[in-house]
Amino acid sequence: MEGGAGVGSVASLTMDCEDMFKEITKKLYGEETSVGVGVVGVEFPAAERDLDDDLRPEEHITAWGLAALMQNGFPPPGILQANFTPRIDPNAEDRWTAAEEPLAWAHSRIASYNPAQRLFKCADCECVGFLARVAEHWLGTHSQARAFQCPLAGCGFASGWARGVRSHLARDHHSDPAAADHLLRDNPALDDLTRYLQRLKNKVETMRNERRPSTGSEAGAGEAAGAGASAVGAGEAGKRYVCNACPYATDRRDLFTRHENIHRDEKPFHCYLCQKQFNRADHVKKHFLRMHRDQPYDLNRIRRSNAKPVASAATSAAPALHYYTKPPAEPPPATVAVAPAASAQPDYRPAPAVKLERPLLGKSEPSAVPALHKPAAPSPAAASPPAVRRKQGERRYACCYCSWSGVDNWCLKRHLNTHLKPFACALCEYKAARAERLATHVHKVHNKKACAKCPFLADDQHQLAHHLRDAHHIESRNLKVPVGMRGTGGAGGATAGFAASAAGAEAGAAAGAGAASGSGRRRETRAAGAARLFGYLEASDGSGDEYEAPALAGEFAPAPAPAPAPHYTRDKENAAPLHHALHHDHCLRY
DNA sequence: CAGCAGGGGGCGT
DNA sequence: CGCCCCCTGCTGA
Repeated sequence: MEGGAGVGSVASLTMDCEDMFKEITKKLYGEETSVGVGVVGVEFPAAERDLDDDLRPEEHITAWGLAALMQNGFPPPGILQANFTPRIDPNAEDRWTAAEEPLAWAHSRIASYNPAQRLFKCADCECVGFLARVAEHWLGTHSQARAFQCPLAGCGFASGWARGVRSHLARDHHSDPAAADHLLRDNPALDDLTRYLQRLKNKVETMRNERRPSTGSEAGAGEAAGAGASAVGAGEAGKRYVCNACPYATDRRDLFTRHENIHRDEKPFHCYLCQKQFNRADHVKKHFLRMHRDQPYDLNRIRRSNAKPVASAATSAAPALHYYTKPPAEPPPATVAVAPAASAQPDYRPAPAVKLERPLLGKSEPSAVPALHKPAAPSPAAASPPAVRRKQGERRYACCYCSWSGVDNWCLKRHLNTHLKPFACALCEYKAARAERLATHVHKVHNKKACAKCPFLADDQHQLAHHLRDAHHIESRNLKVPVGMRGTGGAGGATAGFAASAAGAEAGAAAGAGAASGSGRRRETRAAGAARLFGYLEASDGSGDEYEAPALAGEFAPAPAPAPAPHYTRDKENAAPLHHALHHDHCLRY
């Protein structure tokens, strides 16, 4: 349970979400959760905290954070936001609306929805949160249904919480709790609650949009704008289709459909040689041409025989939460039977050691022909189908400072940093080619903790955590701050000295955002995605790879090498992209 | 520091 | 649907 996320405390978000997704994949196939991570945004009453048990606080966080992630496969809608703090449209009415009719089998309206905050509030208590969390909360706290049952034959254990079953499996059966992973994901009662709340949300949003046909304040709708393909004009910057699970938005339905598939568990395609699974056919081809290029590629063999077809454009319009993939069903009985664990397990078998199969070829095919350095005339490799091998040792991207050349533009960007050293220490003359090295420098030489997102230097981890929370709305699992103190701009006084600095940085970021180019937007979108949610807080330990690149297009773009601006240091090594685009077009491609 | 594979988005057909 | 491009994490030198 979520003692760590209970009233008066806030669980933290510190896990790199890329890792999280990998962890999810692992956990879904049977590993035990071992990483404590919390998901904030919902405050739960003491009743929930009394649920199972003897978990330690960090395990509560796991139970509430990772359990939701692991058991669902993905975080609840809205969680995957760069800025997790719910956005409130100042122009919107701040009103909670409940459904007209109660959910029949539950005899409750479950929750009301606030379109301004894009949050739900439990109908039976004051809990507020995103849809999935409130649905889980209500089912576990206020429903009489013990919707989650132990999957083991003959065991009558049931709980209103999936994590209760997980705990039961581990405690009473000494079984792998991952066997219950499917419970939350495939639970009909929870599905029904979710659909019910989703309908309410859609209705409220639709009504709101009808009243306010062009608000101009649709940014951030990615977390909540309807289900699946929300075509109500609530997209990011007016995009027509907005993902419910991440900030993605697009005007093209086919792109949206394709995007939706990344939030699904199934990977309908596979490499028929190594059995590795993919969610896109073109990825199979790319994989094939990288790994098995000496074998004939057969498009007709890449679709897994037992795979469900990927969502088509025709089906994607139906409201669908990304991790509640079951089709609408009859309202479930109060007690819901659960399927055996095995039935929910994908028939995935880990691919054999792919790398061992790899032909001993040198630098490979022109997998990526970056735009930055496209030659005036396409190279033979670029003009050829990807299957055409480039000559061994062929160089493509050359450094303008040395004789180095690399296989792709990204290598060039990284290499250029070794010359430009764009990560400058604000306290001395030190410059580093990589963010993590600067972080290590700052930590060891100046005994400071550097913020990954702005120039702020904290005296210690706690201060950094305060800063991240107050200035960047990023919660640290090392910082448990009473909710009431949030947003005060200087919790505990620890932040008072640097609030201005952080604010300035944010202002700079905001100013830079307007200049973001297309690629900048893409980077921003990616950065604003799940990974950013979890990735920063351990950064100050000097392990720089935990840093996520800030949306650096405008705000943190390093100055040209001779006079680097106070670039705010801790970008990853990809501080170079825009910089390079602006200043190094003379780096030619062979 | 760099090579590489994988994954995701945009775009053209 | 396929291609191109970008980005990230992993890994080894």
